[in-house]
Amino acid sequence: MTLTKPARVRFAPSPTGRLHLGGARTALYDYLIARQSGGQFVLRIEDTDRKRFLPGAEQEFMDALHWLGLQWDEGPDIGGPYGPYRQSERKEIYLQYAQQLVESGHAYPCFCTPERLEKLRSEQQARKQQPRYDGHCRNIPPEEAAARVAAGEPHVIRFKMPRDGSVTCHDLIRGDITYRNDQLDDSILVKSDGWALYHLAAMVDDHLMKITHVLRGAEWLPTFPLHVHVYRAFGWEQPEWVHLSLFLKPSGKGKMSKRDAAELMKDGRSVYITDLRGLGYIPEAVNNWAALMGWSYDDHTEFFTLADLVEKFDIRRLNPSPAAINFSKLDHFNGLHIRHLDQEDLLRRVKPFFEQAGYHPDDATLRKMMPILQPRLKTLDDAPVVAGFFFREEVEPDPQRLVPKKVTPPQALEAAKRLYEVLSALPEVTLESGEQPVRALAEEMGLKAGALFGILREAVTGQAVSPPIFETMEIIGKETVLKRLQHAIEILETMQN
RNA sequence: GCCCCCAUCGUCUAGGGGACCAGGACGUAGCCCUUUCAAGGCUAAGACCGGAGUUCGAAUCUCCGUGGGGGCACCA
Repeated sequence: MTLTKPARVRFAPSPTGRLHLGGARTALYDYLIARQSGGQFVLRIEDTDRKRFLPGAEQEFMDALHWLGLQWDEGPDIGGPYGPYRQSERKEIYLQYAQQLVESGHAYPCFCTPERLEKLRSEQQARKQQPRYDGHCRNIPPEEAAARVAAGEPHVIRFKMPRDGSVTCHDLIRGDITYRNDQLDDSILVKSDGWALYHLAAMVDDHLMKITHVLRGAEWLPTFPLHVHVYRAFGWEQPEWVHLSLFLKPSGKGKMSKRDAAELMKDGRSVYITDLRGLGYIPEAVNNWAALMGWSYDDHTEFFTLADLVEKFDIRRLNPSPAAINFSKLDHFNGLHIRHLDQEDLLRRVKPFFEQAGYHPDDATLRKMMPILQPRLKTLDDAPVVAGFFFREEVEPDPQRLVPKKVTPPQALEAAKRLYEVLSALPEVTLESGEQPVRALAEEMGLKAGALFGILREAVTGQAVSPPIFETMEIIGKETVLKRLQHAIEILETMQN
């Protein structure tokens, strides 16, 4: 716990895509700060760009956040004292504040056409200059500009950036950053269609919603001075600005593109939260993993539950340098958190993955499987591949593997038959009742125990690797074990000819 | 081209002048355990980008390079 005053933080996604790792980590930190300080976590939808709006995206974001366990206190679905929480429902508010800026001389209407701007930009680029607005409409007398606006002439509202001096902006993890004003642009605040841009809308909302800490990606650093200028123009007190380090692709070369993201999916990995869920990752692991990219607690503690994070997260320990995404570490955390799950909990989570793979698991069997399954799972969707044979009607042993190295087919057949005899003589097959007789059999036949276990494993599971075979047989039951062994014997018999 | 950020093992990081011949984790390799596979335990290899300063002393502070990254929209 590092914050003593209640913090109001907001996660403000744009419904143009899906929640990805970077956003999830920002939301996580937001959540942690709000919870540990007894403040509020606000969800705000930044949907002022009507062209890029994606139907369903808002719901997708909320689903993903819910899955991660990051419940918000105020948002479009539940309302709150500072609503509405959808920017598309706040259009008039932004216009009103834009007008205020025009009247105070901090902004001005610009009548330049997109065509002129495009031409200007390409000329500047040709001259290897920094592309920016040339101030064409900056000095139109206010009365004249107002008249043109009143006459309905198409226009945007631009911020009137000071031409000299500099701004020093304070970032919580980087300290002061100074920008020269003459390097800054007269950015557009309101588009010609009347919709405010981020530079205005987000500042107005953060102020109106009494946000105390703005956490956002480091890609906002270049426009940081603009935002500080906007705050100053309004005479508002600034929030604490926190620019989170960027996530780089696993190679460390650049940030993730849509294309890279699609490419990742081929390896069973993804930066999209709802994909991670489908891939068998659990939210505990995703949160733990994401929390540690850009933040650390000390020099050795790495396992954290959400509750641990609420308690231990310290905004002052954020790291400014970019981090390459490391999926093998996610696998590690996933295994770790799966092993920490209560067995009933694991059962509930793993069941859908069996069903999805086409099995019809019953809870009683599942429950018996948990102890042997739990330490073997990296992801939940590993479950049907390592343990699907529990629910298969029949298992198809591989004839080659039924005959281990240094064992002849006739020996293997003999072994299978004797195994059948030994096991059928048992009241039931368990580790306690079965292991010694089987080992004795191996010795009697002059086979290595491992070879005999191998034959048994292949016959019963149809796999070369499986959970320990006696525990497995105990769960499957003597009857099924014998049936499968009989099937293996038949396969071995046909091999003899 | 311009502006901004960053810089410790392959990766995520601890380190905020002497406690560092730099600690942890993932991954990799080996060993132990072992009926296979995991899990678990142990061990190993592996880093302070370079150069100047400041200082008795620098991974830690300053500057300059270099490298990497981000941004330069009527997107967010």
